[in-house]
Amino acid sequence: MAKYNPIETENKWRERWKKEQYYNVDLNDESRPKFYNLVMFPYPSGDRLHVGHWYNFGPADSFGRYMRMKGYNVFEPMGFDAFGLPAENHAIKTGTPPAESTEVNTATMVDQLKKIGTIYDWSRTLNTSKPEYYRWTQWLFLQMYKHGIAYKKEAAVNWCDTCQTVLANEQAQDGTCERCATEVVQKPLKQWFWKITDYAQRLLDGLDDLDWPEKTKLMQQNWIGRSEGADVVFELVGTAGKVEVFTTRPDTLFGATYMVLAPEHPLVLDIVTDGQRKEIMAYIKAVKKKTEMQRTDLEKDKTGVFTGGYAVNPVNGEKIPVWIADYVLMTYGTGAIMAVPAHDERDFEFAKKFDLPVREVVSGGNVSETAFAEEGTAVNSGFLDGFSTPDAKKKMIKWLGDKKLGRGVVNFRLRDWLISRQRYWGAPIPIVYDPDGKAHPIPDEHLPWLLPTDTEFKPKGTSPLGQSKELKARTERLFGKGWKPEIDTMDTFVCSSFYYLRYLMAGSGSADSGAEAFINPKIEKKWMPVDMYIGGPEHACMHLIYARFVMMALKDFGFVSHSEPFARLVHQGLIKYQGLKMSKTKGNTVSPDEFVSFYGSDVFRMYLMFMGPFTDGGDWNDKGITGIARFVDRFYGFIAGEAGGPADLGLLHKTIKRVTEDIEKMQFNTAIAALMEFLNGAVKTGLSVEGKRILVRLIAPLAPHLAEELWKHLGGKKSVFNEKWPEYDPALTVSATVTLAVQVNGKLRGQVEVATGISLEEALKAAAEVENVAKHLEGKEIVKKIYVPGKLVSFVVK
RNA sequence: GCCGGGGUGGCGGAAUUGGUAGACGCGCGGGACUUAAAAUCCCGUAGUAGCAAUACUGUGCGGGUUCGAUUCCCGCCCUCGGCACCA
Repeated sequence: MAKYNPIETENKWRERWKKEQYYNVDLNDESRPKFYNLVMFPYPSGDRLHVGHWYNFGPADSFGRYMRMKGYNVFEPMGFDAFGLPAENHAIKTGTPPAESTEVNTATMVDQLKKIGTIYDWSRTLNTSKPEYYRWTQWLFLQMYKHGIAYKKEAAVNWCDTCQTVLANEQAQDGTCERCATEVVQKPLKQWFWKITDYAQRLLDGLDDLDWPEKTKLMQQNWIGRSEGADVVFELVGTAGKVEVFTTRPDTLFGATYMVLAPEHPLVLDIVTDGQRKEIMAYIKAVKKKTEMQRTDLEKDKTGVFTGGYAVNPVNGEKIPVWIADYVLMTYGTGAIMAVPAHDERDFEFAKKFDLPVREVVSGGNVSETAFAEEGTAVNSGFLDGFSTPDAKKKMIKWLGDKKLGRGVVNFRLRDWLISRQRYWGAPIPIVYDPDGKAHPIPDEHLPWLLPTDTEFKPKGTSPLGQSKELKARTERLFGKGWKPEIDTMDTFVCSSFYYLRYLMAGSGSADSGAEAFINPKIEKKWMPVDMYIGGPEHACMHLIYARFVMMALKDFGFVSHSEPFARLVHQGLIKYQGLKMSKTKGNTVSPDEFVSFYGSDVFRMYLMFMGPFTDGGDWNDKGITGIARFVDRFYGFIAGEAGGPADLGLLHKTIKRVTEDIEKMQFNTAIAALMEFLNGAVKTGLSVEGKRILVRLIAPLAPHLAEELWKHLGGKKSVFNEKWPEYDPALTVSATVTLAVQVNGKLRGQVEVATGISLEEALKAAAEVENVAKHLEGKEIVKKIYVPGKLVSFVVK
């Protein structure tokens, strides 16, 4: 029997694919429907490609190859999300400029990626850290600025006083600096934001039509966090000030017995009395050290301080005390709440702790014991008494509106996108400041606004770009004496929010090469949205919302024709090692290289697919890889061996059906199992050449090199990926007989084989005649008979 | 803590508009081939009892609905992802 040599064979086919530019795509091809098959681009870290990358890219490519055989013009690009923190940290440690290390890392990664044997169109690759890419990141910023979406406001950053630098959340875990263990404080800085909140409702509505996992849609819905309620104005006693609060329960306004402001609320300093000032200031200082998660922990003891000031409840004129507490956040609602301890759990707990009054205004619970947050009937509420909660809400909102004391509003949990980063390795924000400090956009003609290279990477109290003499000189030369450059760079999520559009313009020499325009409208209209987008579930709420927002904004600005970037989304599962996420810092990455050079990339790819459902991931181990290696050997030996034998068309067509449906659902594990089952049978009976030609096409997306070799062996002149995917005949997938299970009182008592279309009476009769069933029916009264066609018969007896 | 997943043999997993739990593979046990080993091939493999037919138990734990629950409902436990500056 012929022996398969995977290494030699795979190299041969990869060479040929490359030489014949087999996977370079003509975006203007009108002969076939398009299919944009996209996988989230990787960050080029210093690690070599690990098993997790393969787990992601292999199956994604198999899907692309399948769609190609289904007759689509498949565009499958690959690029690099190259700006970011790790390269900068590496630079601080070693002094190597990020541009250099990134160059080396991407080159290594490209080499390794090519070994997977994918259909990537390398003529259209991109790298977000290159000026020819980030000029469009900057262009996007300018568009956002021009349309009033980019604005500047103060926001807190993690600050380490010892290192004189801003820290990422990751570097500031447990409230201390990762490098020097200094306590991290929140420091306010003026930073750029994008008004994603303008799109909150559209981001919510757009989810309906997307073929995305339901759990991802749910997470986005919760992240956007729409809630209906009212803003209510409270007058402050003894000052001219007013406080606006947001509440989802305006019907409980009569039960508001105190008010709580976020410690950062600007009015706190106005209303604090001299007697309380010291305590308030100490509390504000302490809160600066807490993370939002610590502040909103429902289990922790509530803390807070009385300001000494009072507000007036607009609905009954009552004077209520104003407190501050860290569980009220400045970033949600108005940064102030009316507290209704009888009907909100957090307020209840707070009131109990600080001995504040609890007044029931919705009946249905027992508010002396616990808060009653559900709906009920209004009581102790003047004109609301007797109304149900929904009606009471409406009535109160009407009342507030009439008196100009409030209004019904929709509030979102979603916050505007902070895009400023006090970092070196990112796209510079294309803004300059005149001598008065006023911001001006940098005109398009000066893009790309280059990232300077004359900086230290070690932080010195400001953003690294602040050290660049060249940047300062450049700014003054172009704009005038005394003008200053913006020295913050952009969040890397900005770079990744539009890259799917730039792949359509990347590449050199082609008509649509991307130097002149952001996007070619004709190409965009044809190729967007991305048909299949594959990436990790960890991106459910950030990248995947940012990209949708940017696409919607670009549509509003008139640059694109679609408002959603990704029509279908699938998350691959996470591959762990020894129970942990693979990462270089943990030292638990597993390299695919030794497996690939021993078994070949087809075996490795198939093994990863066979491990379990693509969406599950799992803990890496190599125990089962020999099973796939054996299967590949058997498959090769069988196809390359003698043909002949009776063709069981039923089995063959059932297999085509199973493999097709499983690949459509990205369930590669069961597709492979179906092929194994078929092979196990076929080696015993033999198979015609026609049958073999079908089998080779079925395995082609899963083991591309093997399939090419066998296709050639069977007389194929061109690549197997030019062949049509096999169709099955539904009539042939139906068997003449089925096995029915027979139950008595819900317990399995036997089986019977019957003709497929058998009637109810015949099925019951056949079932009752089964020996062991008859035994269990004997002497009993049958009270119920159930027949599920094709599945089972069930008798209920007394 | 909050939001969203997951938990099935020794192991990876299969089967859900409620209908035969354990497909396929690994491992393990036995056999064939071989001087021998490797490779390959064949048979067996959830647990308990039994020669067997068969019976009982069994899908994280405790309840419930149903003729029938891995699947639906209620309450727990464990675990993973995200929580807005890792990407």
